Amino acid sequence: MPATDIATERITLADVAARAGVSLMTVSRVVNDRPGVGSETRERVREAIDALGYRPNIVARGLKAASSRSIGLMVPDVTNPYFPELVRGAEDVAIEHGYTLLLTNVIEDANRETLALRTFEDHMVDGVIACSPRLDNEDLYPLLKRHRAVVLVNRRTDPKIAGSVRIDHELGARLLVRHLHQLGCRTFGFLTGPPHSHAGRERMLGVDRETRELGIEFSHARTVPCAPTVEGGVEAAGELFEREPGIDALMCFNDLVAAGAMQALKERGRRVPEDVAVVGYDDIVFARMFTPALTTIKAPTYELGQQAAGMLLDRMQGRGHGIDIVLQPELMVRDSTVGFQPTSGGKTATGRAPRRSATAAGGRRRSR
Amino acid sequence: MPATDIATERITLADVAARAGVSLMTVSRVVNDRPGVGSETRERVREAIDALGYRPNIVARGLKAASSRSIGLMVPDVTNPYFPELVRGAEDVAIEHGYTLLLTNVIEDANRETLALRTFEDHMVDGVIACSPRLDNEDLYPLLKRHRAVVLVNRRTDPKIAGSVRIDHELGARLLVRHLHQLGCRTFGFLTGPPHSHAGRERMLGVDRETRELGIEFSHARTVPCAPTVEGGVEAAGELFEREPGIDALMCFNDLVAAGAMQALKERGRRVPEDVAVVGYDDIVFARMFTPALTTIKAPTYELGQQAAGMLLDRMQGRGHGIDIVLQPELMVRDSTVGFQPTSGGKTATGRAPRRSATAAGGRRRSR
DNA sequence: TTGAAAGCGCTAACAG
DNA sequence: CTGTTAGCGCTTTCAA
Repeated sequence: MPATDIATERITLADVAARAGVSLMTVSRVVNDRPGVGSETRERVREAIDALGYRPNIVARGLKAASSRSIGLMVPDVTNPYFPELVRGAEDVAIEHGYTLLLTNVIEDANRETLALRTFEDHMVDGVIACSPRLDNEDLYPLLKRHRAVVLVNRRTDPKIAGSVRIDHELGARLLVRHLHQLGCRTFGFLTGPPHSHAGRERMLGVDRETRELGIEFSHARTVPCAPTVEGGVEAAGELFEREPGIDALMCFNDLVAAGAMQALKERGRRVPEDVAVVGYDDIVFARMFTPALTTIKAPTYELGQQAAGMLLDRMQGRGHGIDIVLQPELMVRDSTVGFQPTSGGKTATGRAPRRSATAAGGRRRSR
Repeated sequence: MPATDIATERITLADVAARAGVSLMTVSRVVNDRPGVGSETRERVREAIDALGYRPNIVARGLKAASSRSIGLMVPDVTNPYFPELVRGAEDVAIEHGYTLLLTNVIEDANRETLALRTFEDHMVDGVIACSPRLDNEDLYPLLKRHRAVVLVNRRTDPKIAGSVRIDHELGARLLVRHLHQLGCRTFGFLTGPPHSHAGRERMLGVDRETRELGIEFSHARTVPCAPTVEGGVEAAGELFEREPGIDALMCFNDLVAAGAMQALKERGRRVPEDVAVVGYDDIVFARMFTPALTTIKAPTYELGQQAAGMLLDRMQGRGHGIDIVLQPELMVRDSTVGFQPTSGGKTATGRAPRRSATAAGGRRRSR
């Protein structure tokens, strides 16, 4: 028993009803703005509510209505600046509609993902936004099916199971490859991120296709998976350059990995961008403050969060099924690539690329 | 009505009881690991639970037990890398003890803080961790008193109302002043952050006292409040240097502000650290990647989160009252200060400071 | 337009 | 050791 004064007793519907001299139901109707109450009674009840400072107990309501006015948001790692941006977007929409966000960090771990989805269930959330889940479909689907509404971020899926909101990562990867190729880079390396990342696979697809189309030889031997963190970048880049010193263009899973990679390259005496052009992905706020400033792909992350929450609210009401929102990424050219000096090898070494220009405009597209 | 298959009906205690051929209470006892059930019956119930995949409904339990097995965590802005670190610490402890985190972002806004605290109440959280709240005591206390247990981060308070876990920000500020003074800086400027920030006030205290003790003249005219963001830093630094061009040491509310300030200084042609030494606060992961790498104060943020959650769990059980945890900060010396070139003015210009060394060791202290 | 009764899923407090 | 009863605060259903 706390030494503190006990918090003021909870005011219940009954208290308000007693004070207003009406029944529970009348109060309930007023609270929920439902018809069937005379305007005079309604007024009297309103006064009682104000006087007592009544607030509905969401838990009790949830028990009956099987709803808790909350939505679960699962993100891999709030510590990566990419996700907080998304959280803000989702939260702003959720709060606006009277919902509370239950946020869970799953630290890129499948077990934590399972736990989180279960916990959401226990708390009777009305819907779930799952951000880049790492679980396999077989494990993920049964978990998702237990929820009334689900939206997946950056992962395509059966629209029966969940809606999806994503960035066109294949395009993002293509933009980067194209840019590096224009600069005269010919030997591409790629730190691909966590092996189970959907986004990572899509980017790999983009790299594969775009290099093929441009006639660049691209070998998966110059590919290393890594943790999506600065440390992951340091390690993976070290390993890759040990094995494949000839790489002159290094693509990274995200900006954190790129930061680590640039650190590792510096330690090895490789200059960025003169010897090796490095690109990241996400355009976190700090990318432009790195040394050199990082060329990367800017994804409309805040909007991604908003769209996800909006779609979830729709699905919670049984609307918006089968809609798949795809947001377009944008290339941000900065100093980690523009000073690249092509060596003899380059067939069509251009060297002069436009600085600080973006190619693909933002925007969105709806499919299906 | 969703087109999806309806999620599997919820399995309740009654289902398990029926299957095991016992009463509700027996199942409840087994679920909660309570004594008073024969080992054979217990086994039978366990099997039924597994077979049916029963999970307790926390909402229903909460209604009776007035608890929802969740704790509310209110942070000003997840977008500032400082807070996610803290969130991780708190979350890890909470999850370990079977609690879920309800996270809310209050975007440095008093209204959102009020809303968040109320929402926590509506959801019957078992306790609240409030991170650097901006609300005044008169507004904050009544809100807090409605919660069973509260821990404030970075804000001292009446232990009857809430526990407190904080960094010794006065010491942090003193370490910075001392360091800058040793380098030969003599004219200090300070971007103080949001006016209502408790942490900001403590740091100001540290600056005031340390400068006085060192015999440096420090005027509040060289002080500007600012938003705790990169943009805030750009603006405030611009304004300050317009007015006070003689400043040779710029202290900033946090690392984001410092990033903005360095940007603004660069635009004005002032070199960092040669002309102006700049320091931040928090040591976010990216501070070492800035150009130049930022000298700053490293706060044990993850641990701060852990301690806050730990203390809250204690308080929720009526223990640990009156304990106030204070964590010690540490000086991280980097390139944004070490190359400072003192001009004639400095009386005891030293110039040679140890690189990459820290003065105050980490550690913690309990008072009261 | 209003109210009374029943019950959401669970647990505390007693019986047996 | 096990079961019964009552009720958490609210809403749905049906009756007045």
